[in-house]
Amino acid sequence: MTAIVRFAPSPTGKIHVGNVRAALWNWLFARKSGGKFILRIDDTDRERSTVAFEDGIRADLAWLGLDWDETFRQSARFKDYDDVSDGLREKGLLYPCYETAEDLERKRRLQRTRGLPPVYDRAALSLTDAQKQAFAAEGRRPHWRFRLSQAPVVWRDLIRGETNVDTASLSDPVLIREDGVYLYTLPSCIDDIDYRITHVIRGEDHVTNAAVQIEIMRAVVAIRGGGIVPEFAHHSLLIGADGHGLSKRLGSLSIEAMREEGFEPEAITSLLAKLGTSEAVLPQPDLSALAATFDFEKIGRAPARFDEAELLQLNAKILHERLFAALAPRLEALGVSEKLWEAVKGNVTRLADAADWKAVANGAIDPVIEDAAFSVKAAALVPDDPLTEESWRNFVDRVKAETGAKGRALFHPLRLALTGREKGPEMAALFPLIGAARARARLMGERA
RNA sequence: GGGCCCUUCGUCUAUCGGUUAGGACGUCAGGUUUUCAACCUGAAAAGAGGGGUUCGACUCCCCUAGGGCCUGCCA
Repeated sequence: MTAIVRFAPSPTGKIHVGNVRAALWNWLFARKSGGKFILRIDDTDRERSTVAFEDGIRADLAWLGLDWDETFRQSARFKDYDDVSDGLREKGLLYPCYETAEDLERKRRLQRTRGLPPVYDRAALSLTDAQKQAFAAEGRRPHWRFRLSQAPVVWRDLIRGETNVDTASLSDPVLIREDGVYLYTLPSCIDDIDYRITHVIRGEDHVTNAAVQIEIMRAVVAIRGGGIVPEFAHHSLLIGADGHGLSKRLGSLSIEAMREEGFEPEAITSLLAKLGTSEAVLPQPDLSALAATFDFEKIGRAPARFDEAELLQLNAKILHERLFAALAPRLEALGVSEKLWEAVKGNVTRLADAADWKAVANGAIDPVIEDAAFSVKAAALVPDDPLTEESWRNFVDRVKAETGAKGRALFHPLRLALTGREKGPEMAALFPLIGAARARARLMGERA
């Protein structure tokens, strides 16, 4: 079975970790089955959609390594949507409504205060032709609703198992706005049928939508004279480390922001691919290998916590094992040499941290002197350039002999004076990079 | 207000009526590094609460509590 899946962002904002988890799972499933991953841009709302957001989404996906086999914009398919809409009208499944947004809002409030579900009463269904003509004569334009079956829709969800949604408890969905703009529902259904989508993998915020869409898709299949209603897999949503929904702080969780903060794409994909599954989260540079392990059976049904601290730890672990060659362009941009990277990589959590160590190696830093007398003695014992790892051992032995300090009392003050920091990479590797002159100056308490 | 889903170590989860409740990440300890980090080894750590059903419940049922989502002329 080769799957055809799609990721369908709306270019009205940036994509964030939640979106990416869905995108990633679609991609992994497609790759595992040898199928197709389609990037569809849901831009039927020309007012809110921008090319800048669209470009950003493409850039984010590419950065993460999620390549698409095919891509298109819904704005290029209005003719198809019009055709299907006509078919729906002919079947009596799409009907015009003339209530204003305020009318509907008032009705809903009333129903709610009466303890009734705020479901559309289908008043427009009993409008006579004369009444419709009268509205039209007034210059009022209708919005269009799809007529639901009012029967239960049942499907076997690949994650949730048998799922049942009674459309009798749902409002007939508005498919076309008063201004003629298509809401995402109908175009999405038409595209899924026309592009032969086999599986729709998305968040559980869409489960009631799925029932509506299944009914619309059945109608689309009839109008198009062919096609299949895809299978559905609705996963639970991510929640924050605080146990609450992520929706409030989506801005800071945009992929763009994370890239700017220095997260590795591998950290994001490795975490999101396995978070909320029964498998261990491990660094996995190879997305194809990740795809091979994708399995709906391993996905849990409870909301999973996304914790940036966990992501940062994974990011650090990934960097600790990275060879210079794999990061050369980025490290060179930071002015970090291979020798320096190999010396400090075990101590970075973000790539940019390497630039801080570069300053320690050959920039100017303020030394921290705990015991001036000790430091002065040590300064006099710094060997001449060129320094090697052996130089550090010899130096330490001489300081030890001269001052009588040993263990932590010996190393801690030397590290503080030479690097200005409590902790850091192996001094033997750092010492030669700092150099004799700078080492002596720092031990004398001078900024160097 | 109504509907749907969820609740096992700090976190993600395994268990599909009988287990010393397992693993991973994190945490802590020890080792190593004549220091810290990194690294290696080990340890601690869990069935939301209350009722049932059953010889026996983490597992099945009900209630309570907590959480997520939906209930738009948003997606």
